[in-house]
Amino acid sequence: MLASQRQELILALVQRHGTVRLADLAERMGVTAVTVRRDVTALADRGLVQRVHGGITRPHRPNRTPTAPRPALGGATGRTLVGMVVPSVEYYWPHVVQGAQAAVASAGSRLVMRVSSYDPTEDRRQISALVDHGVRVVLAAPVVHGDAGLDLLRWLGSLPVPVVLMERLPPPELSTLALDAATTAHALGAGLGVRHLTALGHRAVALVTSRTSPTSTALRAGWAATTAELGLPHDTDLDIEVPSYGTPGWPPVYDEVLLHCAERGVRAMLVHADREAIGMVERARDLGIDVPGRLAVVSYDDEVAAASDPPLTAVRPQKHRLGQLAVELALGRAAEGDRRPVHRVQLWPTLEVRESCGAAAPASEL
Amino acid sequence: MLASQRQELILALVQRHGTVRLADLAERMGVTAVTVRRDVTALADRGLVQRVHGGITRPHRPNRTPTAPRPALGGATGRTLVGMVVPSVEYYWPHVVQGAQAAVASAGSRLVMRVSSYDPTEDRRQISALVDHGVRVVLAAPVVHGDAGLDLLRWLGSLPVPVVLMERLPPPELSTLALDAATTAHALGAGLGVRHLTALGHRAVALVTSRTSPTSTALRAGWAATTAELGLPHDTDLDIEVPSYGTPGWPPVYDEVLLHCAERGVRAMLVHADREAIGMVERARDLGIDVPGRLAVVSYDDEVAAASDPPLTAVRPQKHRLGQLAVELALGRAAEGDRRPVHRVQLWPTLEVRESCGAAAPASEL
DNA sequence: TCGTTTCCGTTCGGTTCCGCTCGCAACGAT
DNA sequence: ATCGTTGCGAGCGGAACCGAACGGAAACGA
Repeated sequence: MLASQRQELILALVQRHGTVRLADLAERMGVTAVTVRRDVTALADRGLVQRVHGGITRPHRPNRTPTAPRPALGGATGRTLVGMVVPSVEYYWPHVVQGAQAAVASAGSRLVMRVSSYDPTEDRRQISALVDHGVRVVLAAPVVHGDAGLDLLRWLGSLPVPVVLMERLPPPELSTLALDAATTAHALGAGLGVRHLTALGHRAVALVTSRTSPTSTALRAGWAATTAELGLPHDTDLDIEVPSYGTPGWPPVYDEVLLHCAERGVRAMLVHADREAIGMVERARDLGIDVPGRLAVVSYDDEVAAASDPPLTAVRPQKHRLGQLAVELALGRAAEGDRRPVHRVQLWPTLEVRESCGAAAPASEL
Repeated sequence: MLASQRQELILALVQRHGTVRLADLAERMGVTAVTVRRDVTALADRGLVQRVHGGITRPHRPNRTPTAPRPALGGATGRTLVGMVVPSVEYYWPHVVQGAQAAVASAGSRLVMRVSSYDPTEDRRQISALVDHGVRVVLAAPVVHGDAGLDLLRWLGSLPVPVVLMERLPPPELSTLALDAATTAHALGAGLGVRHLTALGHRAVALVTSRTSPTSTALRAGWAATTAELGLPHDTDLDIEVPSYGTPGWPPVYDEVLLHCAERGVRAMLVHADREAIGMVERARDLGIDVPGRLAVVSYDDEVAAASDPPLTAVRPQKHRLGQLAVELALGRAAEGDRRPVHRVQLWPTLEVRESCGAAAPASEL
């Protein structure tokens, strides 16, 4: 008996009886329970059945309210403890946390933050700890790729408290997972940088990334799309990966990138993360390449870009707002429960024009 | 008997009789009182029933304040005149307008609505009229396709007042046009309908559309994607276009569709717009095709679907909320200006299960 | 022929569910 | 006031259930 046959049969049975026990299915089909569970997981992922303890039911039953709408306590919504799990507090996320903190505070409540580390197991551990700790809603930026990511997302969808994703979306395999999400349009942000440089006359823009994060992937996609649209070269040797600023042996690698670009006549680059952009400018100065005179640099991040010399033009993801927004989504969900439709919000980054591209006169900012 | 089944039954009984004794439940379901108590506790925690000594009752109604009136943004939003241009007031848009109206009113302001007619020239005329009239923000659902649409969008982007798009997004050629937008995930909604029918055992789902609107296009895409994912047939003769209900000569066309599906063994369809779905059911009855017995119908729209006979299961775009949301986006933009990043919000439709698919058998569970 | 992938079963540790039992509180009758 | 009845909550132990990890078998391609 093939897997697809079994699943077909399971569908037929659950449709017919409304609810089926896994043990019965296992016996009837002559396979073990774990196999049935696997089949059921596959069906549940596609939204065709709904799992319950010990069996399955048809989806979209009236009973489909795992997330609690606020009970009798009525007006006393003031004390909604908000949990938050971010993958790092060294990069990117601090501003998101601050935004969330501000929003939670202004709602008269309290935020409990935990740090994971781009690890699905750790994500899960921290989130369960928060739930045990009594938080009423969870903001999370978990790992979503790979099998472990899928499992984690499934688990998030089955938690008794609402979950809001930050800077993450379920992959296509789980496209119907009903979680709210707040994301930044990173790909579009890369496009902003490329367009800005193009508008300044550059006919080629290199992309330099240093981290293998979801953000870098999005930036690559945006860079490729925009360069293609604008008719700029986008061969693979303009999509450059470098070690992080400060890792052993970084300067010669950066130098090589600079020389490579100079050879190719590329005088503009978009660099992911401020530190790497600053490192690039630093090496350029040592090599006698004037910024912005002979090389225009746009940083993607804008945490410390303004403090560089020269101040770096940067694409700025709206991290603070993203945190705020995530809290608003979460509190809205907590207040309304499943009556509220799924919200997916995307924020655009902004372009902060400074001096590293020769676009703004230094005094133009008054 | 599974726990979830018991809880569902308890809900049904308390709904039906208003009040139930725990001892009766225990006896009826063949479990001990302590188990019933635990089930009841779970339901009460979710606010679905209310405990009383010796039994349970329906939850208190007076606690009917789910939609928390949102405190006005910033502060000085008091007198912001909001302009709104919708392409029609006969179909779809009235609910959006009502939602916007409610939101504007609760912000202590006033809404000025105009109707265009899927015509870019008219769109522009109405919007300029509103701007001249002194509105501070504009909500619009303009034509966005074709050269005229592009021009119109460019013009909207250059207006001195903020513009929020409703159910529209700039096409890829203008993907960087910095307008806020609130849209419905129609493609996903079509997927919800298809998945529901598939979960009920149907191995083929036809799509019937009647309007050449952006919505129909999205539905087609969602239908194609979901059928492909689920391994259902998605040849072009299951993607059917019909004239609107009531246009001259509609009945024979609908009949033909019904016969075609019957021949192909297709016994489930997703129909765009309630009126057409109702027309389809009407013709099916005349042809002796029982709904839901021999044909399952899901409507996409849910304006009057509940009033049909039998009541139609429908996918429900959250129009009212979309209107609210558009106003919130607009007021936020008006209050903050360009400091505010572009917001792109997507709302998911919900699935309202009724009787036209044979899924809901409310009384069958006794 | 040798990986590689896919599918399925086994094992194991942890969780959930459920009934039993006990002590406490509320009510009503004597 | 006392006692029996009924309902309720808490704790305990057994059973069922679940997920994760490991390993074997078959299918597939080079």
